[in-house]
Amino acid sequence: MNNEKPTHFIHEMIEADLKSGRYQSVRTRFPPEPNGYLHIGHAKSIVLNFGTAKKYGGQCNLRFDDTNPTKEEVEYVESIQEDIRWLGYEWDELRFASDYFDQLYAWAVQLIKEGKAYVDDLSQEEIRQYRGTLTEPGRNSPYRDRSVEENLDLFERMKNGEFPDGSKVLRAKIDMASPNLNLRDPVMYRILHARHHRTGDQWCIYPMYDWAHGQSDAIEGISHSLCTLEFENHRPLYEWFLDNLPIAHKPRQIEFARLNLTYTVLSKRRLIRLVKEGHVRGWDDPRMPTLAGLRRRGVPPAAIRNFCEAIGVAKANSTIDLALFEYHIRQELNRIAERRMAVLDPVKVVITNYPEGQVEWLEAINNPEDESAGTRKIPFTRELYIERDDFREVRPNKKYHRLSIGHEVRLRYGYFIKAESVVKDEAGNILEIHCTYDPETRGGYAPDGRKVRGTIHWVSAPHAIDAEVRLYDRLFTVPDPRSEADKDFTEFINPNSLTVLTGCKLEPDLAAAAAGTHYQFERKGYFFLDPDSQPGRPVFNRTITLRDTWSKIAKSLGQK
RNA sequence: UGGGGCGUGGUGCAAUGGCAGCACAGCGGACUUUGGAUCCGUUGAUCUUGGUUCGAAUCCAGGCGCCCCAGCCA
Repeated sequence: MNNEKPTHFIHEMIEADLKSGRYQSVRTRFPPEPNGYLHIGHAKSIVLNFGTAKKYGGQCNLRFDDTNPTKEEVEYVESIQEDIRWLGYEWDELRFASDYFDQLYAWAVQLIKEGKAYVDDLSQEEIRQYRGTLTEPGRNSPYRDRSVEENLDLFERMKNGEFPDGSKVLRAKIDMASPNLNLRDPVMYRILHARHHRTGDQWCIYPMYDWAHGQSDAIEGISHSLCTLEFENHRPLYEWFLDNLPIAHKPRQIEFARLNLTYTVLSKRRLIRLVKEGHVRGWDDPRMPTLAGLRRRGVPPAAIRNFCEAIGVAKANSTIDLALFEYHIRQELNRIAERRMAVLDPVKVVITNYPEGQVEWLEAINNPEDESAGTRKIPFTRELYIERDDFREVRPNKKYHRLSIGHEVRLRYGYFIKAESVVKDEAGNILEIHCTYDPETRGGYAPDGRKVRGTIHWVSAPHAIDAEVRLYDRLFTVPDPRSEADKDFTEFINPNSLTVLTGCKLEPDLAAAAAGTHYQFERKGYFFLDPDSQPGRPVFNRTITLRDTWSKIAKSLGQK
């Protein structure tokens, strides 16, 4: 069970409820509406709900809040399940609010019989006018005092499909003067002649969120119904329904602040626009904060879980620095990623004193953080590729430790080489760098103990595999794309959020790169095979760069 | 101008009347066959005014600021 002390106010409340006997056990639920893909913000709720159940030895259900057939689709109920499992959680029971439509209807009839609900013929516009404003009380609908018999008859005929959409609603009879607008006779049912993805054409009236959620919680025996802050105003209504129904079990709703992330948008409305307007390639575009996007990008689920645990749970609205998420991604990837060498922007190196046609297979470590990952052999030959950026004809400053003419550098797991000359085309572009190597330094060790500060990666030219590599940067150029009221958030989309590199050179071992395996291309970052890959034509997504302290040093030096 | 909620370093979270702490970010250093990882050090905060108290981030009163609510969305 649980020995650690509570980490936040929700767990404190749960422990108090357990101690007082209000509840004997903990049961939570994750209640998505199947009208979009899950994103990192949902992950916070998933980790909270499933994590809380686990911590207290309880259960957690997955319940789809499918009360609005005009917006919901099976595509989403499937993707949501896939994403939750990928994140690392399994629900105790799979439920749907639509499972409870019969019970909800019966309870509504009961409220009508008790004079606590009525059928209203007011139009949507009239209902709004009658509701009053934030500072003025509302007025009773002229239909508020219909007889029980008439209400029963009308409600049944609503159910039977005798009335068109929008012509009538069932409302709870509470208090049109309440300072809490949710209590001003909230709508319980609306008429919607729409086909539901589960119940088909069985219903043409559908329950509203407020009427469905609390009762669904009660039916499932949920002890703690955790939701976001905007539902705090709904809690009195949540409790009113429970108190006015013959329900023994009363769940407790607790609200917490939703996740916000810098340089990211997380509202469904905005996410759907990014997809529908073609700013990204789909819900699983690696730049999207959706779980599907993060998965495709190569973010490990453990990184997301750790991040969600690290940010805490509180009631203050807050925006987490993207850097914290990136920290957890790197921390997990550093632990699990297989190291390989890949040259993204290749330039050829010819080692003039290395025998033509010779191939040496040198040993390289797969993961210095995990000895069990073992080693592999990589081929070394006379012609190699290195990063164009790892060479300067003239050493720019004394902190520059990479290759330059007259200076020595270590080829990772290879030899020390020294640049002697360059071959250029007429435009002055470097075609080849001619180097000499020291045969005594095989494996990268200097028997004479001389120091070489720089170590660069490389691949053997005749063995290299060509690949496409996609580099991603943050999708937005400003920390809060919603911040300026007169500008649409799409105006802040980073035009350089995607860079496609072709002709990248990979070490031959990567021919067998497996989908789902996380790689670190040494010195370049973490990479993950994209499903766009073709046999012999791999496509890699850069999940994230390595931490780059050099760029800071270079910046302070005023160099590129 | 009604009701509900929230204000602690740059960011996020702790401290539950008793030395304001942790993480990320920043800065400095050590080490390094990844300018990675690791290790060490360091800058920096209680919205405000008053009150209670030996003692207040915490309790009380007022003020200020921010968020949510007027869907037949969730």
